[in-house]
Amino acid sequence: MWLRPPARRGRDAPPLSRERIVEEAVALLDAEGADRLTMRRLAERLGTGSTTLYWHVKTKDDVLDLALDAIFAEVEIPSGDDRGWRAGVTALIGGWRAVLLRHPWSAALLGRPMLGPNVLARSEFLYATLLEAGVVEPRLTAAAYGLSNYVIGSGLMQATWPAGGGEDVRGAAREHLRANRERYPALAAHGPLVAEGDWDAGFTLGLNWLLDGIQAGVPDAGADADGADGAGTGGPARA
Amino acid sequence: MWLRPPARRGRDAPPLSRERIVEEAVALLDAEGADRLTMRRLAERLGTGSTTLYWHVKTKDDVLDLALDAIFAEVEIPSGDDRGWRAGVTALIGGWRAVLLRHPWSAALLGRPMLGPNVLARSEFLYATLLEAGVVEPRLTAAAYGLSNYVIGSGLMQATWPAGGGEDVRGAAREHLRANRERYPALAAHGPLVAEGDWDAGFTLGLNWLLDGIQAGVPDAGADADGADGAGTGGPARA
DNA sequence: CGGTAACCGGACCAATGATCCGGTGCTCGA
DNA sequence: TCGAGCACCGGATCATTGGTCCGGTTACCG
Repeated sequence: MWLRPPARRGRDAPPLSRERIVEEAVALLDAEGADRLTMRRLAERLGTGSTTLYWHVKTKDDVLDLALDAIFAEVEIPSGDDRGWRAGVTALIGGWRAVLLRHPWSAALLGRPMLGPNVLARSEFLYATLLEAGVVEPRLTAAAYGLSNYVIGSGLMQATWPAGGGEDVRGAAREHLRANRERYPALAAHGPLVAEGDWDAGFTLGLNWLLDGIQAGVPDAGADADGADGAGTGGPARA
Repeated sequence: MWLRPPARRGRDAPPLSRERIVEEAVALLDAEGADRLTMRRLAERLGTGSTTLYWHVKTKDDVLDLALDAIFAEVEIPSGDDRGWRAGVTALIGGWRAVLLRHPWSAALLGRPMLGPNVLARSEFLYATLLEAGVVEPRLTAAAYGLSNYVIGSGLMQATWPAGGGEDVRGAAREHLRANRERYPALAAHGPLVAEGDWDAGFTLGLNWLLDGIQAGVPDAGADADGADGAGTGGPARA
């Protein structure tokens, strides 16, 4: 998708269409979920014929790619000099996560290469911030990937579980676990389904473990940043 | 899927079918990818009519659920007394990741609740091991989720990127980044596409950050386990 | 030996992604 | 002013897919 040249436009300003399609696609996805998005339904919502969409967009996958990238525009990129790299990264990752949870359908689409401008801009910020913080190469990629993987996995997991109607599937699953509690004693007793809520707290905890690890690899930032950057935003998670 | 009772069988041993379907589905998925799996093609490979499949399986989603769970049987559950909890967790997560990479199509299916016996058994081991290590509740869920999220995200990311034909998409993406290198300087210079390979090393690094964080929260294990459990398997990642 | 229940599959249906090809209206140059 | 060209639209249509109907066929049990 992002690798093809944009559909050749006329001579002047585009007559406002691709944007509307994507916008409406996101609305439809938000309202009814991923499997209810069909080109016909989308066209109907736009008050047009389904075939017309194919003039602005090559395939349905394009729509999905565009929609997926579009929602990441909601993630605010922290201004550079906020309160240190750790605060910046925390804010970015937090916003990323919020978007994933606000648009649960996105979880199912994460399995495609994300090369849209919004995603790239946020990745760029992540890399740049880490670089500026003094994270160097063996650890730089690990840090950037670790953080991305962590949010993505987290969003996927959380969007998956309450998904599919929320309480009914969740309840059935809980019941299923309870029924087999001899086979899965630890899960049944402490599993994610019994320990309700606090996904956010758990997420923050794990995020700080990662950040601690990243920070520990930066020699000069290890000592002072621990108080300057970290503590202010919920730094190292020593209990 | 996992919540419904198993399709009522005859009086004695099942005439060997559901297993074969799942087995063949995995083979087909491995060979041709997720989008090439249709009920007709699967039936053809099994030398039967497509309709027959629906006697053994309720919907195609069932096949996917079953296939997804089936591959996790390949993840060996470490024997309890290996070399401490950290080694056990590392081994489990490593195996988990290996499976995700060995069956790249699984990445796209992770967005569905995984309640199959194989997945549950491995989750059970994870919880049990952490419990036994002394991780307690605020941190227990965070640890289990953090680790799971991390592997899943990692598998998703890595399976996504080389996916779709491997080098061609990858090359085009690299080209695309290079073309816009003014907009994404850090990405273009240090991004994942230029810093080739070493996904494994990066993964291990991040995993150890998480493990360090988990370990730091366990008071008694913090001092001695650092040498006993951690060092042996590549413990804390202070550079 | 007859019937009952497990199992199979051809014909069929509705929905979907995508294309063909004939329109329509706006703009720009002469 | 006008007509030609091009961006844009959409009805009809195709192939494919997931899934069902319903009539067969086998094999085991009484």
